[in-house]
Amino acid sequence: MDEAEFLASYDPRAYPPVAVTVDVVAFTIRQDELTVLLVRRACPPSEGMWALPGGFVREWEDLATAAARELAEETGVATAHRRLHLEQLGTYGAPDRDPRMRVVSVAYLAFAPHLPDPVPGSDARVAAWTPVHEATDLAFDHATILADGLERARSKLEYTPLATKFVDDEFTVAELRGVYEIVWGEPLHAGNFHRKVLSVPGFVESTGGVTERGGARGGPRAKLYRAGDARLLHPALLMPSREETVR
Amino acid sequence: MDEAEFLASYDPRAYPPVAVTVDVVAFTIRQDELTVLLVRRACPPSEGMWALPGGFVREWEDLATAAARELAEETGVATAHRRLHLEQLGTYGAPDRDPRMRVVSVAYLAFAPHLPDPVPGSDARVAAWTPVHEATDLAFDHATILADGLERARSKLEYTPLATKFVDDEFTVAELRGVYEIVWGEPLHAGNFHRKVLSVPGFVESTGGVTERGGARGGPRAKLYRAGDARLLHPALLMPSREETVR
DNA sequence: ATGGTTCTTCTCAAGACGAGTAAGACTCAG
DNA sequence: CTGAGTCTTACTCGTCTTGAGAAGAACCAT
Repeated sequence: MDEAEFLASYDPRAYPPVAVTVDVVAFTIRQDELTVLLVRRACPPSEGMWALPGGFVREWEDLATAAARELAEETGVATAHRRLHLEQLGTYGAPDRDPRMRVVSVAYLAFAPHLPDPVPGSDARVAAWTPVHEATDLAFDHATILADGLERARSKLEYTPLATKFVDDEFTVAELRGVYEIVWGEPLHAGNFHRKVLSVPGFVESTGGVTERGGARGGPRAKLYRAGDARLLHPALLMPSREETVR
Repeated sequence: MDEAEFLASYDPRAYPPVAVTVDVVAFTIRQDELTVLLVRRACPPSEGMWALPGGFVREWEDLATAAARELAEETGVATAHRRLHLEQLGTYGAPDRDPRMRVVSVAYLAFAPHLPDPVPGSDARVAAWTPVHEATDLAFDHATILADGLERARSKLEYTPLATKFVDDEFTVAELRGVYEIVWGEPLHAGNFHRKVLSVPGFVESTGGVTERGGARGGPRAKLYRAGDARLLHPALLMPSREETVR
């Protein structure tokens, strides 16, 4: 290491400028479809293309705070939304991912039950919940980020109680099964799912109540449950198609 | 959003300076202990404290490349080391994590079998492999990063063939079991481990050969295996103590 | 040779899983 | 009001996975 490098590592300001942004992959379930929040870019580059909501991290701001703020700006969801789950997904920093300059983007993953329609952008951007399978041709490397987020979500359903973040405070086993079926994209055996969910310690706990009415197309009233205190599911609920993904 | 903010988001250069660094949590097994590479800081802040190796990302450099470079600078390991595994761990960007300025650090996790002793720093830093349980009082938030890295490593052993990255090209089931025992910190049932490893499709494949000699303290020659082509272990090998961590 | 150690394969009981069946509760169309 | 269809919940059954233990054979050190 020569003198210049030593000084540079001593004083960060000597290094070339890098911008740090957050991008949010926000999932919610609407009309039995997994949807992701997208915004239409109002300015170059990639003007007019759909992209993940995101923006620059402010000087005093924690990364997770910045992600929550960006989400709130698009959806109007209070940053302290009761059932909002927010976790870091990964960081994307290929040197050429933004043509303007070096931009390193920290991606966050957000889940919540029926988030509201996006508020008409006070920042002049159009935002919309889009079914994930229709979310193609995104700006920058956002398609990659979305794919990584989807894969993360799928996996986390297997061994964490994440699915309870997609439903209301009180829910039925069938509603929970619906979340798994929608995110995994395949039907599940109702009886076996029921048995497993109730057998995993701490996944759900009974409220004692039942639904007001039966299902929309018939069937008895279902028992109601709350999320339990488990942070990991043991044994896990594995995707039926897991074996095909192994290699 | 007012005019100033709009312009700022249009031109990243208008935002306050942020430095982007990479930090590397490099694990290797030496003398039956899980060890992590640490460097002693030669300059303020935290001068004299142990820290994870790391440094600033260069202008043209990909994040993973930067992590590999930092690791190579400390260990002399060629960036294309045959069995080196490198993956992104997470990004740490609390506004006050570095007293000098806003520093966002992308942490990487590295695994490899018996990496060499650190080369005496051409950059005047002292580096050493340190048993993880002795790695306390680290600079900045590096203790948190190390803890996250350890947890990630433990989990990945469960459902990926990561353990094969800690052993040589050809290895015995007992050597593989040693990796699990050292990283998980608990003894495993030899017979059951053997059965499971061989029953997971694509985890290991036989070379047909056996070891030259029996174990150092007796025992027959062991059969040799290579890493298979599985990317996920199905069924997974779960930590015996997993049930206690569930809540 | 002898004893202790280790690899490898079995056995056995307990538990988890996938697939199927069934009783009963309920909604909706007619 | 009635019957058909739907859905929740529970149960069975054969198969696979798991944890614990045991045993045989190969090998080292003394």
